[in-house]
Amino acid sequence: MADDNWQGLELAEDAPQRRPRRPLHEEAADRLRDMILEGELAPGDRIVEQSLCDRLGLSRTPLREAIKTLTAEGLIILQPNRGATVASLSLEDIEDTFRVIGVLEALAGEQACGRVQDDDIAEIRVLHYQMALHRTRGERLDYFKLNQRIHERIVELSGNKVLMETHQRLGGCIRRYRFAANLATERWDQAIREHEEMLDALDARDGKRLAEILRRHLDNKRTAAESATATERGEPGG
Amino acid sequence: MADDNWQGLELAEDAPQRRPRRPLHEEAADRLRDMILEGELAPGDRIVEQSLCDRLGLSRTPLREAIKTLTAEGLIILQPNRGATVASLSLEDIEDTFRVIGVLEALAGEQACGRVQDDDIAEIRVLHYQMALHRTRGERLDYFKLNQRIHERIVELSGNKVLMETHQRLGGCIRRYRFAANLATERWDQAIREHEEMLDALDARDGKRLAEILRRHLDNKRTAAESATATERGEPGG
DNA sequence: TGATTCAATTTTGCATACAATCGCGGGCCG
DNA sequence: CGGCCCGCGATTGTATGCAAAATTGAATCA
Repeated sequence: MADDNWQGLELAEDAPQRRPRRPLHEEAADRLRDMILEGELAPGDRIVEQSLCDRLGLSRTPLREAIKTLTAEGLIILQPNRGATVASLSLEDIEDTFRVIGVLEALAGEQACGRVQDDDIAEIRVLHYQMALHRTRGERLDYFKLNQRIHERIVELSGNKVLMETHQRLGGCIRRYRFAANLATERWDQAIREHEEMLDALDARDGKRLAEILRRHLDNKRTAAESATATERGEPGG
Repeated sequence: MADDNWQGLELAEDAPQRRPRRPLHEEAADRLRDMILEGELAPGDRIVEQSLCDRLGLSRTPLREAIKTLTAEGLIILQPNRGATVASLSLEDIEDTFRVIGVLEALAGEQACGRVQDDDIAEIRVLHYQMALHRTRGERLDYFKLNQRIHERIVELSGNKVLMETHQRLGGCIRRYRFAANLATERWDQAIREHEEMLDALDARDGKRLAEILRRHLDNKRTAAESATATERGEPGG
């Protein structure tokens, strides 16, 4: 019907990446994940299978499989016979998640120090100064995205695949709150200073120090996120 | 009519778990998880949907949903149009996982120190001495199970739900290798000493020290597991 | 007015049917 | 003898139908 993105040229052997055709349940899982991460589906929203099927243009079978995937990832809560809802984190959940991500990134920094090449560091440095530029221009979203990329890059540099997966999974669950942590402008300067410390430690290949900085950094981010979301949730103190 | 207890009356409070009926896809996921964890399905084994359906006595729809769940948990690898196989971890994967679990348990110990009650510690102490008893008797499986329970208990005592979930998930993936770590009998004594150190740190509510002990403990376990699985995989050097 | 019952509707759970794809083995041609 | 093509069985992917359970809402009774 509306979506004719059927990549249906019969002879097109290998497109950019060879995918004879992507299963609908994977496509649906990605789409659903995006919808949740981008806020198109808000925490607590009910997910009615049939209506979502209509929106996505598929049948219930692959959608239900996608829902199982997202449920295992923690983005959806599934109650037997009563449907699915977008997971909604309590303040405690957010706090817990930040703490776990904190030690994960600390481990990442530690492992990364034993493997980074100079050009890896140079690459991060470029990202850092781009981020700093966005800060001076007050471009919040760009700043946020580069911030995320720097953290992701450090985790990648650890070379620890399990760490990467776990980090990405938990990061997705609190994506919006990480963003909230950057709402307060005065937080930006502190964050940039901390990032510069991180670069120093990386340069020196000082794993222990980098680990400590990262964990402290995440701890500060957690605090910032909590005060930001507290006001968002209607708390008086700000 | 077998109208057992059709819930619909406010007969006081429901039992701890009220379940009019458990969905088959959940049941299947649990069953499959057990089969993998217990080795009934070995790493690398192909999972053919129809034959498993016959074994479990259900249709493909709920089984496929269960497979999606286990895939997201990392216990199954799913290749589009080519079926599912039980995940098989490389030595590097195992190493990576142990490192992540190490920092997770370290965090758990740290958080636990701020919350434990004396009777919690007493409970762990009981488990510890039961474990020590199994050691003197050479009862490997019982020793292993109590060992696991002690670690789980510490993670629970952290009160961090995200930490608990993540820990359990990763723990499942390398369950067999943790067991392998205990194959060498000389490792037992070292492990017991480390556990006693942990009890001391808990008594003193010394979070930093407990964290360090736990991480070192896991690091030793990783080393032991690696040499054990190396021989199992046919390596010459032990 | 307010609580309760019960039927109609909606929604979820599962099985089955059908389509698409893969893997393999035989036949064909060089 | 070796490589390629094709078709057939096995297996995965998706759609649909039906039954079970929950939700809704209106009618009933205290």
